[in-house]
Amino acid sequence: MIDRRSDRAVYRQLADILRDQIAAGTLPPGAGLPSELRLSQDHGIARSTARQAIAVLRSEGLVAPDGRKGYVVRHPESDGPAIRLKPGDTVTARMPSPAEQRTHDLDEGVPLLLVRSKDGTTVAYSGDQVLQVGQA
Amino acid sequence: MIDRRSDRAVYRQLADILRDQIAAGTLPPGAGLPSELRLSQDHGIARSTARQAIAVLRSEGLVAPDGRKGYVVRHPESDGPAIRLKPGDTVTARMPSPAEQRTHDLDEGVPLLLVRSKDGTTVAYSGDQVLQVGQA
DNA sequence: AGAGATTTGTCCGTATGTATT
DNA sequence: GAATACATACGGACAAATCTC
Repeated sequence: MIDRRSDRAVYRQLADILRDQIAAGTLPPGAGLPSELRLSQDHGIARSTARQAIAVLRSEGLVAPDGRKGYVVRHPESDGPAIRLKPGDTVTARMPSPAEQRTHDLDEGVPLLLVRSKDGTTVAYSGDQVLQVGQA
Repeated sequence: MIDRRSDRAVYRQLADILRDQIAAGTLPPGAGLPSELRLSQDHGIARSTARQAIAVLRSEGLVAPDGRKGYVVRHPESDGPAIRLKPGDTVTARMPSPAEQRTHDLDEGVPLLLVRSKDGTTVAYSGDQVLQVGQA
């Protein structure tokens, strides 16, 4: 329930509620979120506030627009086969620029994995990818 | 300049402008951003729209609240010494939950690097950390 | 100490556009 | 056409923290 007297912002409280439902499996991957209007009515808040809550979950990579209508819970699945890392490779992560988001076809809230080889070249992968250190 | 007739949303246009200034060094790391009010006046837009633009840059990890007042351009520096990866380790990245954000003391827009060892244990690092595959 | 200005954080209501159903 | 749903933009309002004088 939303507590108006709480110190925690209303939109954060709603984000917490939905995040918990996703973690608990009440909202499993692929499931649709209630619409912004529905959420605002159910919780007695403004639609713009419900929207703020969804924005939080989007930035966390937990939900994504359905393309057709509404939002769906993202699959945390790893993407495709593992990428092999070579000795001396270094790995970091950061959020993509809009251009990188396009070229790598990333959902919002999905970071970029940057692999730099010994020769100085850097290759970027979706954060959903799995990088694996070559078995000894 | 903001182009009202453009297809690109106004807040995205402003985010583009600021992002370019950061990339060009006009807004170097550590520099303060103009206030929301200032941005809204300078570009003839609502404060809430200017705020949306800043939210974009925050989610990209380019700027962070100053703690005191206003926003500053983040230092893209890598954090501390490199972490060694062992053979068989796998690496993925995702955005942290609010709890993880707290425990790892992450700025907004900074992803989490997840390293899973062969024995199944997973350790999380800031996306600013550098992971390195042990030299052969 | 105190007053005032600045700045961000939050919330609301409204309106319009576009796409889908 | 109508209803639904998200995307964008504006405006106003108040609180809380901080800075300045």
